[in-house]
Amino acid sequence: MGQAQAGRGEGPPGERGQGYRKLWQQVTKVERGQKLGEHASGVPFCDMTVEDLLRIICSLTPEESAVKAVSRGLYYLDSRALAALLKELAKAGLSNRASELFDWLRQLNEGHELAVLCDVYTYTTIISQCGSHQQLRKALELVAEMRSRGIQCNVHTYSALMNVCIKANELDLALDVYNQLMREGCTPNLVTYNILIDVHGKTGQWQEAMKVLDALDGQGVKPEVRTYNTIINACNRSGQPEYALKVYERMLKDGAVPTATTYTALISSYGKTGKVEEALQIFHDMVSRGCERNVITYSSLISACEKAGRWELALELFDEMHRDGCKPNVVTYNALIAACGQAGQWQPAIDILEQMGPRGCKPDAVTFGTLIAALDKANQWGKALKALDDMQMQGHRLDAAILNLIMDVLMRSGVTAATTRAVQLFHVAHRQGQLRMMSQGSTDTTVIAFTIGTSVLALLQWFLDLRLRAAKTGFAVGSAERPGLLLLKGKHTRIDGPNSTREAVTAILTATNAPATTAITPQGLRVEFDLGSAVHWFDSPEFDLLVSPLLTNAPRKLTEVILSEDTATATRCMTAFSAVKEFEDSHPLGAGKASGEVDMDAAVKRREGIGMLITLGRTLGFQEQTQHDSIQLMDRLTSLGLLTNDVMLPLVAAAVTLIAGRQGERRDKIPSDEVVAHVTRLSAQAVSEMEANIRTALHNDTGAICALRILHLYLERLGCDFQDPKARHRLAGPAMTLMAEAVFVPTFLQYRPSLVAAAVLYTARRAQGTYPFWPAALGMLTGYTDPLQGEFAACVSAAGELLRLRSPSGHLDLPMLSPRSLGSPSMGGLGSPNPNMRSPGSGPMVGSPLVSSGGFSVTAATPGPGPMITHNGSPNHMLSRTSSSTLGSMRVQQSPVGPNPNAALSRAHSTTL
DNA sequence: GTTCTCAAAT
Repeated sequence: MGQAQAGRGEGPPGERGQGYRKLWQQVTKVERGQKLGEHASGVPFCDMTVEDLLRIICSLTPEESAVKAVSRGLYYLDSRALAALLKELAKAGLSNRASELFDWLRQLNEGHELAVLCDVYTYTTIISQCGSHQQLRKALELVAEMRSRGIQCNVHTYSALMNVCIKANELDLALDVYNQLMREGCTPNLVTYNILIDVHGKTGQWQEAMKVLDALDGQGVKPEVRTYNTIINACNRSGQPEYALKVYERMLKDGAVPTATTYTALISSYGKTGKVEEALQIFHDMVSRGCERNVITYSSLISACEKAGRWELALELFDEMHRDGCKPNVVTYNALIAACGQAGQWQPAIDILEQMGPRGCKPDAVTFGTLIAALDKANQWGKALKALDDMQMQGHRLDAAILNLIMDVLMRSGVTAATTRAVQLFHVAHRQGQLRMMSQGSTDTTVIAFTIGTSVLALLQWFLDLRLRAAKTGFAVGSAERPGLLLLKGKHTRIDGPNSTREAVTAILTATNAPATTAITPQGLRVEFDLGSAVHWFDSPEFDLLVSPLLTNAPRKLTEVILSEDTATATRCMTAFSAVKEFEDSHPLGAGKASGEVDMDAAVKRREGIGMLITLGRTLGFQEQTQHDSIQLMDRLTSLGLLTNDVMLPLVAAAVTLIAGRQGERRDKIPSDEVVAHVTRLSAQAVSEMEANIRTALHNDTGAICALRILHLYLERLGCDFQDPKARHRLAGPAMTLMAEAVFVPTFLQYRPSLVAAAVLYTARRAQGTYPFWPAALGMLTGYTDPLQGEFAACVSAAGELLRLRSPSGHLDLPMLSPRSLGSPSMGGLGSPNPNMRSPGSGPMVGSPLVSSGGFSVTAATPGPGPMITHNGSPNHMLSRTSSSTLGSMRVQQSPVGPNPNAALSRAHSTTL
């Protein structure tokens, strides 16, 4: 212990003499056949340097003991040399060997010769190594051990400990250690101040960091380059890159010479302020001054490109880095992926990740997180799911951040398979406590949900939990209990704004009549539930539908299966939708487009015609889509000015129905002349002639793609399971019903049918509280991305008006999901105030036109035979009809008419009708 | 012959 306090230069003059005493002890231990202090390598221990011992330890296999290999050599070292050895070991990545040796020395008896090696030097070295493994606890215990052994901590020890605190992110503790250092009368040195500056930088206290710099003068300590570098970095971290640049100027004035670190920190400063050109300027300065660029320099530059949206520049710099002889590391790759992702370039981002392995760089959790964020931003839920799988396969744990991202992109897609997977991920995450969703006592539940998708799932789960609890404890009607759900904000809120979660949640609560309110709190969004008035709500059809996504127990599908199925669907729908677009581009309808006002007379007449078409189509057993196609054909005739004669209306209706039927129905559905005559009470001959006239008038361009048909296409894209009554009811029902109403409203004629279908679907989903209201998959398919902007918004507002007309509260009046209504999809609830009073076709609906004309008795707008069920009952058949055969046939029907429809119009007008 | 600074996603 006598040596323990020996500082530099304090030791006895014959310090090296200690070596001879030790040597003498070794001499007495030499046995027969053994040479003095010899190691297996043949080098005697007494001649060995720190480097030799290091080499011996490095060559050990993991099973071999370092203590055994070098303990005899330790007799020739003093504590400083041992400290150097320990340091070298850590440098070589063998800090476990350093610990092994030191732990062995620590447990020796006080009287053991080697026990003196445990002094302030070696303790300090080992403490400093704790940081790299976040072993703060061990570091603190070592300090305690020093105190108990009477080994005085010095400024080095405390500085090292402060740094350990920083690495363990215990910044307040680092300041405590600094205070203790001062209390014990240690004099901080420049290194201590550098660390102190770093602490302030990491707590965001850049002013405090600057104060330290100013205080140095008073202490007579001259700052060195490293000090300035640390301050520049502190300013960067504190979001003050401008001050970083000021410090740089001061540094030059003080005569310090900038190093590569300085320049790199400046590049980071400029990068954070989005000034990529200035960052490049620094970089070029480095080149011209012959200053070495390193990985960090390039990584900072690439990161600067990310902030500025310059993904191509980032890729160029990445190439230049190779030419410069710098090997990228995982941070470089991550920055590059982020730069591409920020610019929406997800394919290059994927390519980069795939290059990493072959180029000898292992992707880490950040890599996958960055890629998934990039894919999330671009709505590429399938690729994101694939990346998530890869991530797990490589042994990375999913944390709350990743889960939030993936659940959000899956939910936002609106695709059934994606929603199912999101729900499954949510359940797993919930069970594993990843989202920290836990009830605090009986009042509040907190959950880490900083994306809308996760928030929605957590909300539904919370509702289910509340219902379960209420069922167990009995309903306290009028209870004043108001449990809360706190949706915690993340460090970074999503791009779509901090209030978007509130908007979505509020819309869902309103739509479903939930007895709950929302409030923004500093921690996040708080939803408050009124338990006292929830009794009926828990039994309502709205509640049932709301929580139904969470209750699916669909089997977990392999990601590849989900993706290949969805890709097939997406491709099919894309082909179909381009046919739709092509059709819409060549067939503008636009009745009433010019004035925006509706000619009442014409509107009444149109209703009359629609009534006939629907009744006739239904009588013939045509699908509802075919009926709507015929309406579109009639509207085209009207817009061409060909439908002026009221008396002709029944005949035109019959002819148009047959034309639509031939295009949209199976051959065996087309009625014979006898049936036509019987059903229409018109001469089949006359109908046939009218059919021919219309064909001529339209120049054989009789194609029709009604909004309802496009709505089917959208639902198909979402993977709506038409065979599952509950899913069909939830996803398709309200929109189909609203569409059946919309077809009567002339306002919609001024919009493309694909836009009408979009607006109707959005409005119905919103009114029903089905998140997402406008699925991303449909945004991708149609190019209609924002229901709150432009023409889409105008059309949505018209659909909203229609909805309010039917139900002034703005709610969808959903029917109960009784077994009867499940069996009969025609009971779609919109607009039927009391669904139990009405059976399909039994009578007129409120507000629907009841017209009697031309021998037809017309009841319009009652949803016809189940819109989603085809006559042959096979949904697969229906799907293939929707996109390939029906729409395909539309393209076949493409107009032979030239680009000027007006010419055709005038000719047609003079010749027919 | 002990102590310290530079880059990245949610």
